[in-house]
Amino acid sequence: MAAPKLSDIAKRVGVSTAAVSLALNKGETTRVGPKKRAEILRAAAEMGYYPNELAKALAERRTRLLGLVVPLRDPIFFNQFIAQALSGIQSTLMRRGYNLLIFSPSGKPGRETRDQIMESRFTDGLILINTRSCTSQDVTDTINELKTAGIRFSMINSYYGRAPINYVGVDDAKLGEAAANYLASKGHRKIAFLSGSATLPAHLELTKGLQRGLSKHGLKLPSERVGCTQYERERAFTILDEWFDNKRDQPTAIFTADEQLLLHLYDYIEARGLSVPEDVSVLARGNVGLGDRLRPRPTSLVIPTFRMGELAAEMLIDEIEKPNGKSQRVLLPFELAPGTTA
Amino acid sequence: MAAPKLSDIAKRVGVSTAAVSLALNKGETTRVGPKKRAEILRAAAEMGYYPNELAKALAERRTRLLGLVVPLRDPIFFNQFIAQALSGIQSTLMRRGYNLLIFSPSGKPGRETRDQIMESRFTDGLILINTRSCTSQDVTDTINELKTAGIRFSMINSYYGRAPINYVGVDDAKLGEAAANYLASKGHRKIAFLSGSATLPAHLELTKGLQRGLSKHGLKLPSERVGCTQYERERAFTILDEWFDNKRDQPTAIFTADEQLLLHLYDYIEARGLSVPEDVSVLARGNVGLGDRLRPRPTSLVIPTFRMGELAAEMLIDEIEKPNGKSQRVLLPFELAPGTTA
DNA sequence: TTGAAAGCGCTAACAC
DNA sequence: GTGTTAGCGCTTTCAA
Repeated sequence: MAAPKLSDIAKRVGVSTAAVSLALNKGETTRVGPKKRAEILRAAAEMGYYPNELAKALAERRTRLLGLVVPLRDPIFFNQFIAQALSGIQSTLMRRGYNLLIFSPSGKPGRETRDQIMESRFTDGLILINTRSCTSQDVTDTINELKTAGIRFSMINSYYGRAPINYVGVDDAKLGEAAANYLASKGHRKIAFLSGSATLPAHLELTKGLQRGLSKHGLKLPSERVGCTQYERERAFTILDEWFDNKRDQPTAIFTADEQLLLHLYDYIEARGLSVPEDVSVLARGNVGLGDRLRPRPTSLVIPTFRMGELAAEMLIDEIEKPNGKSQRVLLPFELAPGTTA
Repeated sequence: MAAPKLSDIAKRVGVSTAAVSLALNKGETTRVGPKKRAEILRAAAEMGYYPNELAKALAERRTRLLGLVVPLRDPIFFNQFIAQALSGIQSTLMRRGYNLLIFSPSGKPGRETRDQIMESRFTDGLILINTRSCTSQDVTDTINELKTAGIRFSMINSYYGRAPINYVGVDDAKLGEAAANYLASKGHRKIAFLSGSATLPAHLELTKGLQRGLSKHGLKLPSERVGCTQYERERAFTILDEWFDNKRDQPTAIFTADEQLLLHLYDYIEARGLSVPEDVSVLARGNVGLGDRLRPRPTSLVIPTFRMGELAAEMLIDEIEKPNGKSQRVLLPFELAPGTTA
């Protein structure tokens, strides 16, 4: 018994498929007489009719599906940042009646975004979350590709350019400055910056901000005190060893650029038996959901990741539903979350 | 400039749409002559042609989309168990060329599954992950609904019935027995069980197993030593207070039924200033990715959640692609992961 | 080898 | 008001 379709109902009741479609979908329209409608509804229920969303979507030229693009090799679901953003996205999608399509990475390195663009004929638009593996070049390339393909999208994080796109992020230069300010006002003179990679957009912004902030306190950020771990634990340990073996120039405070780096730092602190903040102060960027479970509780400049997802989805759906609107670039405020480490 | 379609290419090259479809999709078939094919391919590339997956899907009656159903009110992306399973699912989907559709919860309580079944006309099949909020009744109801709707699916976790469905889980009775065995052999006589809710399928299985295991050591699991927190922190604290205020009958070991309960227990232990395992031993079920970040590191009976997701997806896709196959019920082995708490 | 044509199941424009 | 019809963009027989 194949699934009943619109025309089956039509045949049974003795009306046109159009009438059935109308009766079923356009609630209180006048297009169908009340008793004909009742008959149709009853038949549909009896036959256990469910619409074929696919056919519907093809005819309406819209799927109410948004695609998620995460240019990242790692499994995306373990990343707290992404988890937060996804929750925010979901909250909007739920409210507006959309669903989320998660593309499986193609496996062919570099081609992911392109492939996902192709698949996107299945979706009404794309949400892009930039992660620590996106260079500034990657990001602008992607933007161009999407623009020329005429695909609607909305981007989260790590784009500091000026192209007119839907974007939600934070002002990382400002965040860096705030970090410098905070630590310097606490009396720290030797402040180190633990980062991922010097080529990351966020790294550049944060560094800029740190320098600006420090210079207001008559301080500097010498390159020996900027450590790029490439997100490798080993490398992080090497860098930290260098900092802490050098008794004379040992930093008294460390600012970490993201969650992963903070975890490595915690591991190091535990391994070396340091006390925080006695031996060294720690200030972290990000790490939203993590703060609760870490001991000691990190002092952080928290990024509103959930809200970012929520907003990005909102902006995208707005653009889809009323194509006249302008694209927006939104920078959300960050917040100091007190912990015991700085 | 609307997106070019098959017929645009056909018109331009001067062939039928069928020829274009063949040339583009059926690689080395003999249906199209080599130079005609070359021409078609070139034209397609020049015009920047991407197929409309929607139309394709409608014609082929398959989307290569799998839907995810999580009957849970909470944001699903924060649940480590689900995150693990999702990663496993993704790994299979990637290998087999499918994508994942995440339904947004409808908001109407109780209707979620039904709604998602309707939406499922968009997908080739459904993956269901049962969580701690699923009663045994919920699960069987869902199974029946899906069966009568003729929807293919594959279920993860918490179904201990015998219906012939694709299912991946662990033998929780056996796990409970193993827990009892482990703790009893370490000399514990007063073993308590911290669980979520007495109505959960897993609770029943675990209890059964614990009792079986304990009785082999001449021990019992009195009802005072089974605590159901309803996953509320307050309630957990009340129960634990009762256990620890009663000096005479204080448990020397606690077995926790899942990750969330373990976290509450850790909070309690910290708040009350207990030492583990000196004051009390802790053995946890599950908590795969969490173990690394918790201090002290929990001793756990680890469930292969990633593998569960991987397998569930595999089984579902197999059934979709060769409908003759039988459905399978797979119970995966759990493993003792040593920590410092028991 | 190739082209024409009939769907896939639904919506929406257009007659009646 | 109600029914008819022409698509949506692609795949796949079936003739030629």
